[in-house]
Amino acid sequence: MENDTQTNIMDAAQSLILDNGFSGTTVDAIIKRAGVSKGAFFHYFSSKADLAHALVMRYAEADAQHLENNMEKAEALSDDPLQQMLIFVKLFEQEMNALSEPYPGCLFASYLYQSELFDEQILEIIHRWMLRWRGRVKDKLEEVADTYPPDREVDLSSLADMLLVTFEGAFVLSQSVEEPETIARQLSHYHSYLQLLFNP
Amino acid sequence: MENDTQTNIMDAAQSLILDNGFSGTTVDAIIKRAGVSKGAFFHYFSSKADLAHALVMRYAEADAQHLENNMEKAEALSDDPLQQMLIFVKLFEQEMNALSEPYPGCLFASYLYQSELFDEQILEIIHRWMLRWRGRVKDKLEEVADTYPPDREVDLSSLADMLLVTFEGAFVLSQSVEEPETIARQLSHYHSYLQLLFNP
DNA sequence: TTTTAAATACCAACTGGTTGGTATGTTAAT
DNA sequence: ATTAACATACCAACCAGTTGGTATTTAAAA
Repeated sequence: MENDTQTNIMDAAQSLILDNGFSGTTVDAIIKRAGVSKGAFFHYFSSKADLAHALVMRYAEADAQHLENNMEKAEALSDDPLQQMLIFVKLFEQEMNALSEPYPGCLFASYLYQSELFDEQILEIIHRWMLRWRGRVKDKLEEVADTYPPDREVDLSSLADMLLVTFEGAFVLSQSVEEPETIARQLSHYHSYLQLLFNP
Repeated sequence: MENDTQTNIMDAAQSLILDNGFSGTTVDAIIKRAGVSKGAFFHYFSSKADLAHALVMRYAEADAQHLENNMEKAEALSDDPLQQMLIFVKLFEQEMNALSEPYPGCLFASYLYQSELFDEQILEIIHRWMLRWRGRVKDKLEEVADTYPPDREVDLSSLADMLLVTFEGAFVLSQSVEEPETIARQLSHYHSYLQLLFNP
């Protein structure tokens, strides 16, 4: 165990922020959920904003890892770019299908809905995270388009964005419609769209 | 002018809430932006929560009207269900292309990112709003599927949801990527997907 | 190996500014 | 003269952050 208490505080804070937003989450609520004192909180974080910063860093790192893992998994399972891309999407689809209530949300989206409250540094991290997604997916889509030139013209940047859009939009929807398959079904439409675009 | 001050307060509150979230928006900030006194605020709204309720009602009503307008416009321009549906999407696409910074957001989404803070009544209104979208779009998609039976099996409920998902996801993305066409481009992909699904 | 000094990891009472909300007006129309 | 439409001064609860402490671990000196 490296630093149990700190991680404990961050976990408690993240789940509260996903439910109530950043400014809807008080430090008192965080320490209560984490079962630590106020002294402990301000021992590890110099301010509430500092916590926000630490959370965004951790989330970005974990997500980048996740993205890379799934891409490598997909590339190991096929040599064909289109198949790789389709498997890549299917992996997320399966993950989303596997999890149960409560439905997940995106920490970054919950930050962006309070964007005025955060400094440029945090917004910059979120921005780079988006560009990383777009870049990684777009690279793969370019391979696909080279191998299977589509009939109609396709803007690969926005097609890459569409995967993130699908996630974020489905997260919002799943907050209100109580159907566990919601997110996976939306990913499945993205999957179908890619097939229709690039298949003969 | 029916009730200038009240509308003024609601407009100020809505734009602040879209930027900072509900709990990130103080009553003092609202009355400052609206240029009214605290007495005026609590004359028209019994509490901050009451304001939230009024906002959600107004937003739901305006959006329902908007949805109906675009559907009727589309139905007036063609007799073919697929064309109607494609025009319907194109109308939103044009609207999104027409507007300039700052990019819009969805009041309901900003509420859902603070969902724990709101009572069941407000959440219920948001839920009904989603079901209305799904219902209205799904009805049209059923006409389309009857006229042009698709090759593959298509789940029309989630395909209807996909339009809302596209909006909500694109709103999130547009908060961080500074490209005005982002939202319209995503809608354009939905447009293409429908064409590919239902065209011979 | 024991003693000692210093840093770390907490705790819980407290503080001062902020917040949603109220009390007590004033003004103008009906 | 009553009511609607505000304005201003104020309050109590709440909030992020501070203070002054203690227990425990680490490190180095004796």
